Amino acid sequence: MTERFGRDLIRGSLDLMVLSVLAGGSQYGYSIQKRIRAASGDRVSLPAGTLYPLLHKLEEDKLIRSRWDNEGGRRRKWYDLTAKGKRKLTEQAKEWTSYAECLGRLLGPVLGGVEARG
Amino acid sequence: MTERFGRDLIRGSLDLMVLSVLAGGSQYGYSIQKRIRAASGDRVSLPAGTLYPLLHKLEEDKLIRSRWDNEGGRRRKWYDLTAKGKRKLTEQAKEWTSYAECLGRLLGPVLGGVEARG
DNA sequence: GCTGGATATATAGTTGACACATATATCGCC
DNA sequence: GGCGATATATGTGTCAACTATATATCCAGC
Repeated sequence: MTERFGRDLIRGSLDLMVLSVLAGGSQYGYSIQKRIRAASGDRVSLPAGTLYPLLHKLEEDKLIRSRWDNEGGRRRKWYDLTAKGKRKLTEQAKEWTSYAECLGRLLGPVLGGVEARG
Repeated sequence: MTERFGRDLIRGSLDLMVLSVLAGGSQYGYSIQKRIRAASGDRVSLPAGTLYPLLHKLEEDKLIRSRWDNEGGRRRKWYDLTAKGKRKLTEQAKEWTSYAECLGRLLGPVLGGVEARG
């Protein structure tokens, strides 16, 4: 059980995942990785080679900002949401929810009674 | 309102959408395109250059089968789910639902009270 | 009977988000 | 002082999906 989600399934919501983790407060790359992993029950595990370039892109787009800090005795790059990032997060979260509902309707008949009484 | 969903959001669920449309019975390419468009309230509109190669791939994978037919006085290529396709559809639908729940939990705090009373 | 738009299918070529492989450096443990 | 976990970085590859283009039929308007 609990296999990994397919790559293409996840694709398109990685930004959203990272931004939503940062909505809870400052995080550094490695901790974001672990949080997403934990929050998904080990089913989403984004590799470092995916995460760090993504963080760089988000920062370039001014959705997050970074600062190097030695908090905890170790040099880490801490990230925070900017105001723009918060707006983006809300927007993307709504879009995703909307898409999920949309696809859910399409799948309704397929899943049969399973979901009907949710 | 009702803008198109981002490309990357949709990515990874196109197979699923096509298969779920075919779960309702025989369809040909163009009708699948229109159905998905309608079912999504014009928010998912897959171009012909995406749909037809996708259908070829699904057929190659034995998830669907095709036959040319002149029903309605016009030559069209009709598609049907195979038994394998039905299994795949169920499996992918469950995976998608599971992923949606997973991401939903992550987004819960972000969306705040908005969804709470949905 | 011709022109244009909707219907209907097909494919070569391009794009870009994400993964893989690899590199670097620090920390704690034995 | 070596090894595994922590921590960040980047060049290259992959492949799903898009763009552009081609072909052919049907029907409405002229």
